[in-house]
Amino acid sequence: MSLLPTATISDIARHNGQTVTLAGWVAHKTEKGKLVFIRLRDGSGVIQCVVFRKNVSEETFTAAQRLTLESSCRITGAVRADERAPGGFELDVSSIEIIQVSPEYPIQPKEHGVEFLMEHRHLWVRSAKQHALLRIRAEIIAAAQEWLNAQGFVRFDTPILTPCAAEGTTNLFATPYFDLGTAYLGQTGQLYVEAGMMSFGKVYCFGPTFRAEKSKTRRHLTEFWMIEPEVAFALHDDNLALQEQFVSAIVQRVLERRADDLATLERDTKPLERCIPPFPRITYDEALRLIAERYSEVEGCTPLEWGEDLGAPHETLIASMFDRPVFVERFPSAIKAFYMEPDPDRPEVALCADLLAPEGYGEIIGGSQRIHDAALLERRIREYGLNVDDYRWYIDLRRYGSVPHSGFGMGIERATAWIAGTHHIRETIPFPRMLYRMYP
RNA sequence: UCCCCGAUAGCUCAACGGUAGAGCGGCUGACUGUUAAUCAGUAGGUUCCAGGUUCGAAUCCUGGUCGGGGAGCCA
Repeated sequence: MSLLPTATISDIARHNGQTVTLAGWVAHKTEKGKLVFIRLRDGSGVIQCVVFRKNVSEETFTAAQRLTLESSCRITGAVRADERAPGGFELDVSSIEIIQVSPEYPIQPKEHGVEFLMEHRHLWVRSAKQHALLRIRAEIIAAAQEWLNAQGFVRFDTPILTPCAAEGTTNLFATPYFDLGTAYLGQTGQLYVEAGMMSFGKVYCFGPTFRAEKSKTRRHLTEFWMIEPEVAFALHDDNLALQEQFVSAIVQRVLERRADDLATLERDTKPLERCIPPFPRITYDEALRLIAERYSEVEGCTPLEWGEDLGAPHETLIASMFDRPVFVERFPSAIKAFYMEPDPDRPEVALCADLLAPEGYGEIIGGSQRIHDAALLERRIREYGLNVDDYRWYIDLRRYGSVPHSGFGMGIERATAWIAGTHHIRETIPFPRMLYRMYP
């Protein structure tokens, strides 16, 4: 005995004319006298099932009437092409097996407030738009990993519990760790992935990262997923070239494979279709000049002194000047992480770049060439007020066959928000962790 | 942490200091082509909490709680 369906809705066309059993949940129901329409959702798609009183047993018709929104059931019937049906096919029902009748389902097909939806996130993920969004997230993750694998990268998993701050300054989540004191939830796998790079040449890590920053915006989560490639012998320009190929490959794959989901989300795909290398590159200095000329175009945007970091309004302004993602490179070293390689021609700036997504979605990638000289690295650690002993192993990497190398980190949720065209990052992960929400 | 906004039926909201309401959803009934059906009927309230002003507070004031939008920081 099996409860498994004999067909899935996504490839129902192959079963045209056949009798199949589907298994899923009631996404919508309309009764019209001796006729019941059930939209059944099985995870792969939705199909309308039609129950005619005269064509079925009394038990089956009663079962159809008893079904409520989100009730689970198995429905057997004949697949029939029908122009009146959304999707082109519908099921002429012959029998219904109820698994469970759902009591009044909280989420209705109408407007709901943010608080209510977040409180019901465990149910909200069933809704059509959330379903499409999370499927696009899964596609982005698969595309990113498979593209890197095909390029010869090796996945190199890095620890989540770490003994010290990778980048020192930002706030970390702390937790007691037996007799060894305090452990911190990792904010990046980068330092560890550099060790992997020296073993495999091309590696990446992928996993959740944690930032205990009290950020309360549509672009921030306290727990988010990041994919971080690292390449031996790669210089700054190689790094940018890798990033634009990587991002473009992901976008093109989502366009190819998730067109239906993008349509469900009413995403305008034209800006995505333009996302082809080369991406424009401007330096931090050029960015400051552009901001000085045009800051009045964005509310809250002000001119910057050299040495100040770009804020959200500045990123929005810069991104609005280009029709595809744009690199802003060579920031002042003082406002960037300690491990970034100085520009040999201008030591006060770092060989780093942020990739800003178009349409105001902000920074999706941060990356740099890393310092490969042990003495310089140690000096920088001291300058940043960090404890050199904590970084012995990291400095050690520069003592045994050190090579110039580069890498970057892409935030999965921000990339998903941009590609899917979602206003708020909280919808791009199944269960967002935010400053004021940890439930469900 | 700072600035701004909000909290009334299960949900989305209305009620200008004077009897708390609508739509949707639920329930009951009608309907053989519905797409968030339509029509009729019906149930449903500690107006976030505490205090204050007032003859009278959902409404005004004070404090708190919870939430939303934004900033800084970052991906």
